[in-house]
Amino acid sequence: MVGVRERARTELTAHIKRTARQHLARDGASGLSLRAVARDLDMVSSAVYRYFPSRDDLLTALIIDAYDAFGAAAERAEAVVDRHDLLGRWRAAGRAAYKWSGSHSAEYALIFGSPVPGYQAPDDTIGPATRFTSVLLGILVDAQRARLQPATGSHLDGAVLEEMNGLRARISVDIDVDWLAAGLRAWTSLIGTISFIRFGHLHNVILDQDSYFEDTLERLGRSVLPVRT
Amino acid sequence: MVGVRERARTELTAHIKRTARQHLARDGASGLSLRAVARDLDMVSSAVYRYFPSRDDLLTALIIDAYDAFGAAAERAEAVVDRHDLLGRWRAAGRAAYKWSGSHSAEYALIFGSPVPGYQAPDDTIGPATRFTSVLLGILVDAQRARLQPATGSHLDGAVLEEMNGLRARISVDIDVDWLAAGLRAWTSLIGTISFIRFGHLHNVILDQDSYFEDTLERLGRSVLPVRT
DNA sequence: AAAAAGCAAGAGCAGTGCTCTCGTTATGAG
DNA sequence: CTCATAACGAGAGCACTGCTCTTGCTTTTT
Repeated sequence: MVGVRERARTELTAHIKRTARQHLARDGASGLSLRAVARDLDMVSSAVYRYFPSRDDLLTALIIDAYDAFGAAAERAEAVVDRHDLLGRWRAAGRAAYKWSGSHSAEYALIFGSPVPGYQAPDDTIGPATRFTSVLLGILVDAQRARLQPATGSHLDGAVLEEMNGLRARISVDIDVDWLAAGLRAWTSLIGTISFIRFGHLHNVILDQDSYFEDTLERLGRSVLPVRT
Repeated sequence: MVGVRERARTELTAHIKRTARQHLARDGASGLSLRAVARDLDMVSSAVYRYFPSRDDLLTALIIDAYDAFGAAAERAEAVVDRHDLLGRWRAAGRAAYKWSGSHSAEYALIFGSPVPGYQAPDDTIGPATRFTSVLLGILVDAQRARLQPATGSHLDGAVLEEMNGLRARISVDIDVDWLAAGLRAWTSLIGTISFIRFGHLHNVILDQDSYFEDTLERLGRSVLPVRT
């Protein structure tokens, strides 16, 4: 039997996070006030501390949720594309990431913006954090299964080759290091482009930013996934 | 004649900024306290307000200085390379950016991290902000003057082509749109890679991050600047 | 020499994160 | 069913923050 107290606890925890997300969207991470959240909920601030031991813990919970939602959005978009259309799957995942970063800009900044100094990401975050990259990894694995060759540039040399071998062993996925390196570069460029746009670094540089992203996404995809011959 | 008061003002302003930079490095942007800075300077907090009308104005001054120092570091490194060694100039600028981001991580996060919501970058920032990109632009212009062809991928299509034409007109630099687009992509990927490393997104992914950056820098350079034949 | 402007200092206000104590209420063992 | 335990909400309080205002003093300007 589920106690009435336990039930209330999970509901209130979710309620607090929901309200905190609204405050986050309006005031940003630095402006997130536990007291203000408590006021919105008609609670006293000390009561919130029963659910989150500190403001940073509340933020951590929001970060985890953000990673999760970000990855889930990409998963949903990528899942409906024909499995053999690798470039289409890349497009879908990239577009989902871009769209999500626009509709959840504060949460995007939370996970891809500047880290808070002195703040050590707890282990709970690494699970949800890999959700998006797993989608990309899936595309690469399928590309390799289709016996394609990665459209990467020159081959890997000593230090980076070792690095990629180590990474492959760590994630224990059966993928060629060339694919892995190409995917890593594409992932970095993808998030880099999205961040540049969302953080305003292309303000007054690129006017139609949606089109620019679409073009970049297409180029990145083609630079990794070879066109079927 | 320069008044004793005016002189004291510029000196104290610099002193405040210097102290604030130390606090920034230790506590980050959100932890930068005007009162704490004042305490370090044996001043009372209200006295600091004579020099910076608000905490955000202090931060803005630090942002401008950071942009300036970041660009200056790249300028210095790039200036000593043989003008005809285009790839070497790209390497020098990129390495300087990477090194600076490591030795001034808090300031790097200030300019390339998440923007503060509700904070509008004043016009004073756009001057120093273009200092780094001007270095890259100089390399591209020289590459074009040497009658090289950009090692870009497919040609630009409608929307992005227009965008690049507009951008070229806005910065009023005589450069081909193909070079411009290739440079923009390289710039985005460069900063994206540095941010990924410095913000910890490659933690447990890439162990020898210096080598990884060096490899990425080389690949980016070769993807833009054609090897001399 | 007098008026104006710049300056440091202090008090004060509203807000913050966080801790502690105090009654109250649900939970679970005997 | 009883009762100790643990979780809970409320409130007071501490040290801190950004920022404003007033008060004397000093430099600059008229």
